[in-house]
Amino acid sequence: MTKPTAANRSGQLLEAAAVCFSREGFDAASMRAIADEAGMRTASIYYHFDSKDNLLVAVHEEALRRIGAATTAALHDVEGAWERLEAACAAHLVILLTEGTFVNAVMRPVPSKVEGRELIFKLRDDYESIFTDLINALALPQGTDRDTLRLMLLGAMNWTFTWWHPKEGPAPEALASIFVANLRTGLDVT
Amino acid sequence: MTKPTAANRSGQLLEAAAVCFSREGFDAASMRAIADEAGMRTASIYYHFDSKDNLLVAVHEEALRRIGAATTAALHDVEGAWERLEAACAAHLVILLTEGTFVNAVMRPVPSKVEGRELIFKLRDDYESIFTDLINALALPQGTDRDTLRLMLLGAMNWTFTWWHPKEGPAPEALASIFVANLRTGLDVT
DNA sequence: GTCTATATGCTGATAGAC
DNA sequence: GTCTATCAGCATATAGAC
Repeated sequence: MTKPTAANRSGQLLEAAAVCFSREGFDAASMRAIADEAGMRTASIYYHFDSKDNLLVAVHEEALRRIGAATTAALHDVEGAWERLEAACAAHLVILLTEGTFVNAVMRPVPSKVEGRELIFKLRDDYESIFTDLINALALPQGTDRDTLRLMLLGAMNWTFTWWHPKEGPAPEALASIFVANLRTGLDVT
Repeated sequence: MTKPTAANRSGQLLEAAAVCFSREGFDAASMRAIADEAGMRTASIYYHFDSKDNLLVAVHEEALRRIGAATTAALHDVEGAWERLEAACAAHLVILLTEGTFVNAVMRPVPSKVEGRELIFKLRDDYESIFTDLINALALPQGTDRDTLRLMLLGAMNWTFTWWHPKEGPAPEALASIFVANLRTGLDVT
């Protein structure tokens, strides 16, 4: 028997916020809708979180903690610099596309007026440093712009949620494989 | 002397809406703010457009018309399938990143509740068919997934507005060159 | 075509009982 | 910790004068 605790309910609330943010976007998601989703009243939210902006920051913290842990775990025991990059991409896409709501709420433009924007960007940068390291480990042609390569790959991945559907096209792992293979091997046959 | 006409003012209004949508996002941009930006009163907007949703659709129509024209024009006289792809990418990124407001307002997740979502997606698809054609013209290794390639490249490009800054990193044209070269040549030197 | 004035409803947030 | 009740403000949109 798990008795409901304050931490418990905060977690449920966070989950509810993630659902609403990912479904409607931050601005369109109302505190009422979040409260409904969590099965409580609007006012009760403010016992757990100071403001809506605060809630968005908390969702980012949790989402980036989760995806960071998943991506790091996926690297365990994988050898070869390109294979490790692919494994990280697969983990990133799996969690973004199929364990949807949480990470999904976060991989989109940050509303321009929220308090805590800076912190949100810092959290993202910290997560993305995993990819910086993986790309630094690659042997690349002299003069390759590794920063642009990272941003290109992350961009391709983060945009997938606008077009990917579970029923058609490649699964997340296959997508990662294709993205990395395209970059690794090159496509010009002329 | 150009006398203000209805069409004139509708255009100004559209421009104002694009500015506000790209600055704050659709949901956070108020009709008041748009009216301010256009130098008129809120109620006057409704003479030109039926609703806020309608205004978003109109902004998409104009933005995709512009970027479609720019990208097509950029292909004039360019030869070589890869060179043509790069030229289109350069045009796409130039207009997205430096002629900002209009296209910028459009290259982001579509709010889930707007009337006219279907039309917006159709407008996007029509524009992206330029890239479908360019990629179909490439000689690629057998078995290459051309759809995923297109979506990968467009994703990498469309995500740039979240990180690109005019003062640091590659210019839009250089970015296009790097993106396409990475895919064309491949990066594995082992 | 643009204005003033206003309708109606929803927003994030607070006060205070339990 | 969660509730009921409520605030003040802003949202989109409309009516009708000019």
